[in-house]
Amino acid sequence: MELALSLGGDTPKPILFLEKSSSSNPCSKDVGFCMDLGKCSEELYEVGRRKRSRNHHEIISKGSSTDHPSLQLDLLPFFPLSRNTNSSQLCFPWLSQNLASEPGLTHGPAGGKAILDMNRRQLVVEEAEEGAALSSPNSEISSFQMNFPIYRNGNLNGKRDHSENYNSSSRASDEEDASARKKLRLTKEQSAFLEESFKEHNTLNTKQKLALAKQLNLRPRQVEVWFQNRRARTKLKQTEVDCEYLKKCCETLTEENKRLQKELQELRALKSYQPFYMQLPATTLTMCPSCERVATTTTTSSAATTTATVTPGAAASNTVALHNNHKLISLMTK
DNA sequence: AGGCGTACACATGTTACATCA
DNA sequence: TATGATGTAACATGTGTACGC
Repeated sequence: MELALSLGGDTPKPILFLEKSSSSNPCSKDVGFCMDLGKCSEELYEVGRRKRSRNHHEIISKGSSTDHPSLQLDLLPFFPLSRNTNSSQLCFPWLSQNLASEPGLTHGPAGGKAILDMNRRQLVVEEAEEGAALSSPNSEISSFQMNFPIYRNGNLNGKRDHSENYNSSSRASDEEDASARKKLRLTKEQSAFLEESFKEHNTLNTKQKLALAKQLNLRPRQVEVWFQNRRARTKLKQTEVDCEYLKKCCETLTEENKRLQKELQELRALKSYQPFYMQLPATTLTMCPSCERVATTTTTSSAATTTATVTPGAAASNTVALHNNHKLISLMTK
């Protein structure tokens, strides 16, 4: 693993672990490691920020540096996200059937028993509320829908649908009576569809939300909540992976530090046994002028030759590199 | 142009419920 | 059957941004 490091100085630079694969480092087998203390990469913030507008919604990328967190870790490849894809382009086997069934009527997955779809009814109300100003969702999207029945414990989920004027905003619980917090379980098909949709775009604008809700016979608020929770789960998993990776890196560096300390001790011991330092090659021990540590450099059998070939510039750069190494080890072992 | 209020979307943390071992 | 663990839907709260006035 190659380590490029910038410590301090006038122009802070990112810390980069560049190589994705290395035979020597166990913690860099499959992942690239990018640790950016400044502006983070566009790839991590693939989401982009939705520019909120009552009349239109568009995706913009994060621009200002204030939008970036101070620390970014990018360890795993994110799935490619298309910002312009439309959920209507998703192709699922179950979409090829029953796309034009009656609104409000749907069939159970197993039995084929017709049941009243309360969610569908709710959606109509919400659409009417949310959006006169909002033109009807993309006709291509709204031209079909998935008539998923909403079950809870095998029963029709109608508990929450008492609120015909259910507010789809985040502060929507006013109309909900306290006892109404019943959880419905999304069907596998609904979950799969939402997952696919999430892969396409992990945030939703209003149109997409409404279209998805319509297709899945869910309330827009449910779709919104699902995406929120899904993003949270993704982030949590990513954080766990990051922690694991950093732990391994820390262990590796600690081991390396131990090894170097041991080597240093041995060299010091060797030096004490050989008080006639003139006998030692000039480049064997180098004192770091900044932190006053001693470390080894290249040694050859001929001290005189080595001394003669070291140019002042090379010596200076070696010293700087040595000092940076010391700083890094100190940082890692703190 | 800048301040203020409002609406909205999102992140984050929590709660409550369903499911399963 | 009871129970604890787990997953997740739903909720609460705070923040940032766009927009209209």
